[in-house]
Amino acid sequence: MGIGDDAVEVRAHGWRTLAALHAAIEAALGQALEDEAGLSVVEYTVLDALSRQDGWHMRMQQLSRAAALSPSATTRLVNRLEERALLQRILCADDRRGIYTELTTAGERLLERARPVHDRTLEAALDEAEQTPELAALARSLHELTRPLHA
Amino acid sequence: MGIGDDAVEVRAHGWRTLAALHAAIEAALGQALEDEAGLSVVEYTVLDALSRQDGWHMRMQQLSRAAALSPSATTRLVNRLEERALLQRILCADDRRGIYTELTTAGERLLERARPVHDRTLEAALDEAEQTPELAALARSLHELTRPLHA
DNA sequence: GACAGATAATTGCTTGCGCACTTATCCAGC
DNA sequence: GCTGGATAAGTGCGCAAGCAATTATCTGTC
Repeated sequence: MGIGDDAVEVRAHGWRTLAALHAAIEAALGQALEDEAGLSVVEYTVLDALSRQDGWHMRMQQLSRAAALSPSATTRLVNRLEERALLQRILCADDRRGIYTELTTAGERLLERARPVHDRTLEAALDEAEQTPELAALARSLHELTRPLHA
Repeated sequence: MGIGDDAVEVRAHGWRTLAALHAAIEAALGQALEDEAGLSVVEYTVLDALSRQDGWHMRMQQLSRAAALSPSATTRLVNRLEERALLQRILCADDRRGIYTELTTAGERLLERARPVHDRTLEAALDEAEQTPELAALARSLHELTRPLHA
């Protein structure tokens, strides 16, 4: 096995580890958020992304990217959240193709209730990962990512 | 904002980055594998996991864990792969509840064809991530995970 | 100012997933 | 050696996802 093959194997292993850690965190978050706030992970992600816009609107497409979802899935996700009165669609005057979404106060309240659940569960999931041999290194490396600029 | 809130924000940011990188890689792999080998990412993952067992069998449950899938989803995934003659179920004599699976030669051949696609696509996806500001740090940190023992 | 091509969002359709329940088998204690 | 509880896998069902096609709107070119 040459040095090139080695690099291939390292990447493949890194990817498997990444996928495993992702699955573990997502499962933990999904359970907790569903139980305690009636939200799936993507639903929480969307509400959180909206709140992060700090009162400013977000187009469907930005939501798609934030949630890593197809446009059609985003439409239906927004439908569900709108039916639950957690967000509103706002037709945008300057580009009538575009649709903005923003949190309702009910959405903000639910998010306030869900956020501590999310944060606590994420911490627990990462702690657990740090004690799992295959995941520990990657889990720890998350601490060292450069901070987001707005924080 | 106190120091505790800071840690919370760092974790949340790390998780969003992990999720974004995961989504990017999965999308790239899914496209390429589907186009060039007719396999989804989980299907490839299962075949690859089986081949990594080096001729040894794998129980359904191990497959579940390797693919981060529920038992029922694993059953159906194995059904699909068995219908395509890529793997075989083998009833296990010493525990008749358990079912082992192993690659057929057709499965091995398809995997041989798919693996370079996978490896090449993964490399490209990671390269691209390393040039995306939000993802670069995490993508690079994958190189530094401790190597798997059997490699 | 009309037309061609691009872009934003939605809808129809198919597929794969998880949950809850069922079936088959193992094993521990009596 | 039988019975109760645990464990492995499979099934019925509803839901959410992606792809391809559709509709509405914008933009540049003549």
